[in-house]
Amino acid sequence: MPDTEQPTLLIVDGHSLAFRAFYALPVDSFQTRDGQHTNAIHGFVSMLLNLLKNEKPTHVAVAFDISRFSFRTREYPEYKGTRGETPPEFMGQVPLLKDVLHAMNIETLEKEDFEADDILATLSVQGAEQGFRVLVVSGDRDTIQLVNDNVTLLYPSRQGVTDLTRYDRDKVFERYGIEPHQYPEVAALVGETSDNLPGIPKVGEKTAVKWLKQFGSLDEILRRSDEIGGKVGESLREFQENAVRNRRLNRLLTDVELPVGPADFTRRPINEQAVRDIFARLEFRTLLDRVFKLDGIVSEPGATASVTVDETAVVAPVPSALLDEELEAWLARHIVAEPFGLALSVELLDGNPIGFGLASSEAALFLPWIPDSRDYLPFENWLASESPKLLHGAKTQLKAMITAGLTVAGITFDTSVAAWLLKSDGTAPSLAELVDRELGETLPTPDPNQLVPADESVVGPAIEAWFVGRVARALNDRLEEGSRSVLVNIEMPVLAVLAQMELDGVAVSHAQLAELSGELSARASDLAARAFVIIDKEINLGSPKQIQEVLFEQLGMPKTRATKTGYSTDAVSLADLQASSPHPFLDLLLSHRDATKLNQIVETLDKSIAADRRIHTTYVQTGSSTGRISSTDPNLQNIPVRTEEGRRIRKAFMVGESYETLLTTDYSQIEMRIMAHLSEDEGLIAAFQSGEDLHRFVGARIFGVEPADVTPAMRSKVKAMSYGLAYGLSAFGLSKQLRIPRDEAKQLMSDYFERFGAVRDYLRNVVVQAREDGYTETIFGRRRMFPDLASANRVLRDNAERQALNAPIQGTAADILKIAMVNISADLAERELQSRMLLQVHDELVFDVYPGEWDALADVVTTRMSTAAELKVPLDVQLGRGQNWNEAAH
DNA sequence: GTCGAGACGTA
DNA sequence: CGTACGTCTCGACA
Repeated sequence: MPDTEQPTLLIVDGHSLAFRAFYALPVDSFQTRDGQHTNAIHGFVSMLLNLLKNEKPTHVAVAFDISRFSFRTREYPEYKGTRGETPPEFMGQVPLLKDVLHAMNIETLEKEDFEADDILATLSVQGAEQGFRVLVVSGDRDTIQLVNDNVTLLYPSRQGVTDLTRYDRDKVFERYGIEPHQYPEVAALVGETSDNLPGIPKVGEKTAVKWLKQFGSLDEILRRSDEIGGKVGESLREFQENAVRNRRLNRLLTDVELPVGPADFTRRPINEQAVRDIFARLEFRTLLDRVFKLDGIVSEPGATASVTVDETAVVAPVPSALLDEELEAWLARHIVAEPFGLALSVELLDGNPIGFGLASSEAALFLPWIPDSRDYLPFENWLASESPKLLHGAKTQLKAMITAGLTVAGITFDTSVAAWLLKSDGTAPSLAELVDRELGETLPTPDPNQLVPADESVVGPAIEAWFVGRVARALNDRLEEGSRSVLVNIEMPVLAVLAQMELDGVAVSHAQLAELSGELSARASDLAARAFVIIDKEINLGSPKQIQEVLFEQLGMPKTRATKTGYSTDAVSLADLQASSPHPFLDLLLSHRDATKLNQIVETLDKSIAADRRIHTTYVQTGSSTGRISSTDPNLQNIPVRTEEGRRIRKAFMVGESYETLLTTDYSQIEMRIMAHLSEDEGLIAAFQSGEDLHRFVGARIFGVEPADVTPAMRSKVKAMSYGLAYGLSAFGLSKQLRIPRDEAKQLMSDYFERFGAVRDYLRNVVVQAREDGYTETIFGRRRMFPDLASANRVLRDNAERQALNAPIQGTAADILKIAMVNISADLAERELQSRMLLQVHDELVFDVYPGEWDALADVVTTRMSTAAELKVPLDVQLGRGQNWNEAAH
């Protein structure tokens, strides 16, 4: 331990750290009711509190820039000239941050014509002279030059501001291979784009360091530049003025005249009322607790009794490692003490468990995992029991445990899924984000630069589990009844089903894909060659920019729809062009796109076939804002089906070895059925109850003819209209899609609503209700928030309205299929069938059917899917059977 | 290397 | 000026 008698001076570059915090934290998540953004302030204060707690400085100050102009910009006007406009959301956060610091009685400094870094440089020199241990916190690399035996730089990592890397002399040397004071010379040679200081072209960090070691200093390098050969040598001689200028500008001033010095920055107790006021204004609740708690620590013992907080509640327990009877006793004791559940965190290495962390509210355990060891039987029994378990990102860990041969049950809470349900904007927050947001603390993370493995008591699965448990309890308190029911009855059960589906995978024929790929790439190059002949040059057909050049300049074709960067060359635009000004190049281009796109899909799939000859996708349970599941690596939910060519890809998805056949099943028109249910429209309900083809039935009503007399043209118009409804389609959009006049589209819509008025009423009401509540709900209680419904921005608001209108429909459909999956899976287990669920594509499921189980599986699937929800219309389920996915489609 | 745009596959 | 996704390529930027 360092000499505790030595005073510690902490000096922070306020502007650069606030800016880092701004980019590290999502703007939208930190906003007060009156619209003030606070993410930079929150991140900065959180970082500062960590520093105060961990470093226990005796003296603290924060320096700010006054403006972006300084003596450096006078000397070199282009300095920092590449920096864009300050984001509007950042505006106003710095003054508020200063208010926070003043309320906390922390000194702030700024000086006209100087940058904050110069103030830091000056203070660090004064501090070191006066016997302080100095900690400089800055996001500007130039401050590396300040490091010496008494001065340490804390530099934020790429990700955020909570994770600071310590740069002392050794660390600088390890990272750059030079002494800290030499860093500006390296920077001068390399240049600094973010400051708009170009360096010597062709010279990077490696070269600069090499030269510096060889010649000793920048001056020497420049003086003896003729000794350096090759292109770099030439470059150096040509651009040496850059290096000279850069060195002049990146030297930090250590003699700025300041009215105060290190001794004036003594830590003082916070101004309690001022802190309460400003934090209330910023709506920081958890940070307020942290400030008070910290102040209790910093102040004299007993001196601030009024603000003491129960310290024991947030001090991480020291993990212990137990075996056999001791482990059993620990589990028994804590299972009883924690009816909500024990938190579990599985440490993985290449997808295999290597250790487990286990935690209650106040104790944590670490179990290093050795396969086939019998030391942890009580733990294994607990895993296999229904005793509730809390995890973050359970599916990955569950898969690893199953793969390792463990039986796992009772996963009742996943903090990632729960947090997603609460915000539901299509992204699941990381554990670190949740710890910050829900607890106002910082999840300890191992320093990736550290050579010695981190201490188990500080980081690792045990501590992680302890945080998971606390986050789980915090999130659980925030779940209202509907969301909790979705979590408990839908999401947690389906999580386990998805894990097994991923592990099982689907059989895919490499031979078929390889053959298809060969054909497609041959066709693509043939098409490309022919296209090049026509336009008399070779271009990259995959480059929209080069296509535009050919179409609109070389061939002088009429301009298409405008895009941000020019004119559209998408399939619709090209088809329009072909109609108005036919040209053989257009067809070739479209066919070439077709072939390359298909080939690209084929190759990606082929590459993802695993050693077991199956493709194992990953279902992202938290991947959408409506409740749907998404699929990645590879995405198996967008395998082509519409074209004959595309269906050849589906033919490569085959029944698994030792299985009899594939079974596919899907809901027909589930979204329209949900709309009928929700709107209670009598006409639509009658349509579904009649058993008649939906679009034919609806078309008959709208056009006033018998169902048998509905022409294909009428039917397709009605179909587009019906589907468009659930998406918030406008008359304009309808006319564009159907290529009919606006008036006709308008007429079609009003005829439609004339007959199915309750649908319009329902859709209107969804939006009205959502505006009132701020959210929409599925029939199972899944919520989606819509802050933009109140936006003053027309585009944002209109988008939000269409999303709000669609969310209950798409979301309910997602709920229904998930429920069906859970019930089917339970039935398969109960009836001890060996058939298995493989794929989910939003309204479709695909199974491997075990020999002899077709009838049983068909029964389970049909029953469970058609009864997954009780609607006012029947849920129609279709089945298909075949040796491959295409054949099994119906 | 990373990122946005454009394009396109699915329900 | 129709919802929900994921992936690829290009080309600009670092």
